[in-house]
Amino acid sequence: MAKWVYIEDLKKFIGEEVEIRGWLYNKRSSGKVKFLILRDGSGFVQCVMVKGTVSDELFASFKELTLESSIVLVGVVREEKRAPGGVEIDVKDYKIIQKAVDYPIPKVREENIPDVGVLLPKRHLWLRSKKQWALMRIRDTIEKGIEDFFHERKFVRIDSPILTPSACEGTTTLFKTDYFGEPAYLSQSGQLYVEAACMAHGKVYCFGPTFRAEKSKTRRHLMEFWMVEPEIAFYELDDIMSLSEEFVEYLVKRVLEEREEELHILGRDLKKLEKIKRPFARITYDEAVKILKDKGMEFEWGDDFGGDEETAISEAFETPVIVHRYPAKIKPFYMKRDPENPDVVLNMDMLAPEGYGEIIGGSQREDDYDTLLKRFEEENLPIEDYKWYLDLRKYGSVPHSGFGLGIERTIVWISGIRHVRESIPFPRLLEKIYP
RNA sequence: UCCCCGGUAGCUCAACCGGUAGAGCACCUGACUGUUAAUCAGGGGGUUGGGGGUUCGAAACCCUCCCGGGGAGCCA
Repeated sequence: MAKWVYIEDLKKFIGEEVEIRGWLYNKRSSGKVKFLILRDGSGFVQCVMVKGTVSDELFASFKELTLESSIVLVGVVREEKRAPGGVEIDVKDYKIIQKAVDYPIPKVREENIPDVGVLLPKRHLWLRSKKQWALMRIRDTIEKGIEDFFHERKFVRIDSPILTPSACEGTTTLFKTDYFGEPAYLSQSGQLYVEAACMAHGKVYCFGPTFRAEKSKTRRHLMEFWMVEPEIAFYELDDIMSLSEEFVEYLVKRVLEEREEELHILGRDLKKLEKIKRPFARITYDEAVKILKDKGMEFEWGDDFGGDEETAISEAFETPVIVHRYPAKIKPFYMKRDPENPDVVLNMDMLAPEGYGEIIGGSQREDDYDTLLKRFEEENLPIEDYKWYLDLRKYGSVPHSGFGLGIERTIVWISGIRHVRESIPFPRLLEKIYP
């Protein structure tokens, strides 16, 4: 009985007979030599079958093999310099578990991969293709990297609720549900809850899905996306700017270390990622506006940056760039005003290089009860809903700060892909929830 | 909510001024003892998104509806 092994471990079994359990990814033939490319989830391997080395019956059955049929194959592992993974398998025998007929995503060349309108409804099958396989593994590494980064620094993970009684950001983009006759909303951010938790644990973070019913149909938007939000008591703006730099540098390094093959499959320029080292560029909003004006772009102080502006700013740097101290008018109520200039707040956005746009938004929070109450009144927010949040400023309030990193946009940037919908297993897009 | 682009073979796209539908890939058949997006030869495959209109003649022009994509606003 041959031992069942995974393709990623084949190098340890050179010269041995092994069993591979997987699917037929591709096949090629050259007369008396047949090639089967198998995938088993852990990788891809080419299996070779030469006429005369297997039974004529098995050799002839090659032409019956269809793409994505499930298969159990037995063969001998051989070192092969010509093979991408360094090993090949000489086929002894194989058995079809289930024959796939007319697999809906055809084997295609680069220049005519189907349109997303064709691929998205087949997302459950599209996940099997090489690039999507690579992307999900990069996502996995980033998610593990997030957990490791914070736990290595003694943070406590606090899971924020998904069903919430009120909005954190604007109210136009909430998914409304019925909660025993009362309205409840799917969470847009765990921030308010981690603010409470950091007063209990000091250093905390939450990591989970967030939901925004924005009518946005662009390659940067998902209705459901994952966000990691650290929040730290006694941290001020400079402290979270430093933490965010350390964090992003760490995630890029992890992906470079653990997913080089996957980045290669995606055709990512590794040199660009290797430049992601601290210190990152740090500029004020004022300085960012100057960059735009120097480039001849029309921009009014007080406006928020759009996609074009973000791209123009990030193009000026090879590392990510932090822009801090935005006009208070365009930022939410919980951000603390800069004591040295009340027109701006102590916030920070991090823009990824190469025009990939904003990946982090964070701030020092308003920690003074009276000031925060005044802000609630100015914004016409329902104080009843936020009584608990105001309590945090009544019972041992301290300076505290945090930020949120959207992991899909981070994956898009690190992987060098174009669209967020490929960065999540089953994307929820505007008016699209299948499969 | 608004703006722009598109819909032709299973997929990606052609089709000149409006003249009667074509290629690559996929698929099927055959050839090939080292292919890496294999290659070579042959074959099948179309109510040109729906409806209406203009015209001797519409994939093309006009109206309308449907579907898809991108972007603005908003944001991660």
